[in-house]
Amino acid sequence: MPPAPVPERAPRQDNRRNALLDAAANQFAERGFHATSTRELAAAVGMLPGSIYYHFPSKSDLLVAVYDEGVRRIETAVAQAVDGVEAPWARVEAACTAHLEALLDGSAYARVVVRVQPEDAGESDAELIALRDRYEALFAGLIDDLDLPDAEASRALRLLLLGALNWVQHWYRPGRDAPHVIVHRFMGLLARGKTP
Amino acid sequence: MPPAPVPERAPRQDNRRNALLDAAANQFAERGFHATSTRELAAAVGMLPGSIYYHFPSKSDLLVAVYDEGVRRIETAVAQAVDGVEAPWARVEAACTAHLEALLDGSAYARVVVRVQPEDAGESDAELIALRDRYEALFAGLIDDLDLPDAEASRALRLLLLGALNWVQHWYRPGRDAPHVIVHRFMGLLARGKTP
DNA sequence: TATAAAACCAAGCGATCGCTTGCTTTAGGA
DNA sequence: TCCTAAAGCAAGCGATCGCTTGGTTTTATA
Repeated sequence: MPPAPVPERAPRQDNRRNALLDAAANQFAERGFHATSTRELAAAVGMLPGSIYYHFPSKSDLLVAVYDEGVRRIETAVAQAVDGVEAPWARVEAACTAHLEALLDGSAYARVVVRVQPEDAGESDAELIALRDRYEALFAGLIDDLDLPDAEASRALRLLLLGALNWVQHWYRPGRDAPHVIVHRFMGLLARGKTP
Repeated sequence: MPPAPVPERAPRQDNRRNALLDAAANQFAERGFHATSTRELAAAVGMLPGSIYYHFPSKSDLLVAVYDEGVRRIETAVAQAVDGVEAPWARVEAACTAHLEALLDGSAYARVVVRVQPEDAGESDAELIALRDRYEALFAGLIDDLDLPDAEASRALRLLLLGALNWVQHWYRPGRDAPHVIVHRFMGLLARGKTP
């Protein structure tokens, strides 16, 4: 997917593509895709509605771009958090904390990945699913290193953790427990390494 | 909340309010609230768009009615599943299975409760939140009976389980594992009753 | 400084949205 | 059987939707 109208020389300094992307990430994260209009997006960056289509061919493509950046940021945050940590369970806990911080304190981009359903992108839904799968594969690698009894247990733990973490946005209140506290409580509920 | 136009005598036999409610549950569950138009809803029950407003004052009120029925069905399913089961952990597992079956195999009403965000209902969002809280209180009671070390652990387990269960709809494939298998795997990952 | 592309404006297109109004058909209680 | 209310039709309102088109301004490069 090339940057919209295939610039044949360097983009200008006053290019507001990123500002537009930021506004879209915020609106999509807070109000959802369908509830956000292109006129609202344009107004948020001080632009006329039609000007959006210089940067993106459609509203759906704008969502894909936000989604892509969101996955990229979560991946980076998790990779950084895990780097240097040795013990497998500690690595998973660090990854969970980074994942949750990206969703809650982090940018709106990450929230879009969790909130917006891929089918909202219309015919581009496969792209969003592929992006999400790519990230989950990274997460699955960390869990495989735990050496659980079998592959089914690894898969179940991945789905349990990611599900619980992604759902936090529905009940999280900023004043209360910090992400790392929440994650630590969750990890404390798990049976680590026992074969029952 | 009285049945829309306050009928002063019994409703007629050919009343299609329920058919309309069913159609709304299906569309809201599969495509989301904003992506569903009143014309589509009317077409699904062989009715003209304007006729919807004889039964419901607004599209949002239609969502509230579906949501209310959804919560009611999940509550009933969980209460039935738990009835007769004695052991606290077995009761929680039975409740989780009933919850998941209601979301996956069950009616579309239950799926709406998990999929649609309360804020989509506009000014009626508080009603949806109250309904969701009412159900979670029922679930919390089952977890309190586990006699976990402290209240924080109980709360964490409730949020962990409900989050993981509600997220299942994003990766569930009907041919694969049945709900009770998924729940059993999740429960197998937990440290039951240990104080670490 | 001339020029070509980048970036955006101005205006509006056709389609669809939730919803209203006025009228007609139908069923149930007396 | 008659009458009233329930239920729905027919038609369209104003608003908003995503998006297009043609022209204008601005910046970087040569």
